[in-house]
Amino acid sequence: MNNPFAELTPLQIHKLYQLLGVHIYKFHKNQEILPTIKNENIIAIILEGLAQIIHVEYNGNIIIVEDLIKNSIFGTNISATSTEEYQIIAKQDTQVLVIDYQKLMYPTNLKYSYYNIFLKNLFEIINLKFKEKNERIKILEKKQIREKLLAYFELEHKKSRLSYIYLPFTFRDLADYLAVNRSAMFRELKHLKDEGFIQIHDKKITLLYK
Amino acid sequence: MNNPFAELTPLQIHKLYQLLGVHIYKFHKNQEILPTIKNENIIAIILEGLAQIIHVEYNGNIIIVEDLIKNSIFGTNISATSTEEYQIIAKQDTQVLVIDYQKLMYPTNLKYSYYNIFLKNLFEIINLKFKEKNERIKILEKKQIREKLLAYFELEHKKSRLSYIYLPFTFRDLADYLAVNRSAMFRELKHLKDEGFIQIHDKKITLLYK
DNA sequence: TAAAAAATGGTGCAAGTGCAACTTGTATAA
DNA sequence: TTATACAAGTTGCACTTGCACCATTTTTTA
Repeated sequence: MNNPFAELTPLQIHKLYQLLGVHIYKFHKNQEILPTIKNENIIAIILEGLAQIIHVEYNGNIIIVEDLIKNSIFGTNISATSTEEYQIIAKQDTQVLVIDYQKLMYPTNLKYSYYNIFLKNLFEIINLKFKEKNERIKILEKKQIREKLLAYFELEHKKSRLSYIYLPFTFRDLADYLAVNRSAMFRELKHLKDEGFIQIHDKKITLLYK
Repeated sequence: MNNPFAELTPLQIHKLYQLLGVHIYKFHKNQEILPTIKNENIIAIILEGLAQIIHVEYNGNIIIVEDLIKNSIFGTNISATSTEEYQIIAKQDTQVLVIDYQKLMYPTNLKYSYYNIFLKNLFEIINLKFKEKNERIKILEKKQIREKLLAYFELEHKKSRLSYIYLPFTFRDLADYLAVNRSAMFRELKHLKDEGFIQIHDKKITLLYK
């Protein structure tokens, strides 16, 4: 369940668009998405294409904060993109649906069943994202790299019940996710390896203590 | 807007309770809330009283993660409380409404207007909490205490548009919020003071660069 | 296919941080 | 009121980390 339009017919979606006065914008590959309305209170949905929320650090380093695929939602509240250091870049030709948050919350909307279905869908998606944010906070709260790594392992282990983890991204991405220096993270991984806690083969990390 | 029952009559609330098959639990002061259902997927609302989500660290230190007042919502997705290290403690005699998440998401609920109103209310509250989480993540992502402090100042400044910040909690709490060691944070605050960036009088921090 | 870019793996060093320990001040409770 | 607990403020020290820089391998792009 990650489709905000689940359980809605094309006709209902059309009516929903009208009710909420949505706008659809098109962007070319590598174009910045929605730079002009950064400070407005909106919720947006990727209708077609791919995009990335990136963070440009003062030294020019670029961090990928989130990948946006079809049906991904983002916006002022949902992603901390309301500042200059964050950009959303289309990775392909991309269509974005933009909803004004005030209009979305307009009380009389409740009369329309398609609106209620839509809001329930959004609710579920946001809840899921909320859980992910909480997981990350729990990791970021740890003060040391070793603790962060172990917290990450613990989390993945709890999800999969397996004693190994296939990294769904690169080690560099992992370092960004844990918000630590990449080489320092490698050093700590090596220590964990040397101390017999883990094994590493490419992107497979085996937890020997589980 | 932080009342999940806004725009609902007592009769509608009663019907809502029946529809969702809610349970109401009562807890005494200092009693742990919901220890038995920690691993179930629920959303809960404080109907009366006060409570705190606390984090018990392995060394016995206790960190207050969140204060829960009347109408606060919490739960499996909404607060990372699904593990042993987290507890919710009643600070007064407290009544808690518990909703099974599956039941909350049951599709036929959509037939009932009071349900749709309720879900819209929840949606708004969660969105607000989401924003707060994102703000915190943005701070926790910074690698150094100085950066975290400046990010925190920046955020508060953007909210209030003032060149000073009244801490809404103790310096100890601030250190927990930034997830850094308290004395190390003090050291850094002193450096910022010595370098003329800020002034500190009790809980008032003046930003001299704004 | 060749060239460029990015990921992986590693090291030395300086700077930053956590931690323990202590003092002083200020609420809170007996 | 006194005792107790907690917050504020400080310091030395050991350990951790970020950073710059390197070599090598893998992936992507032209």
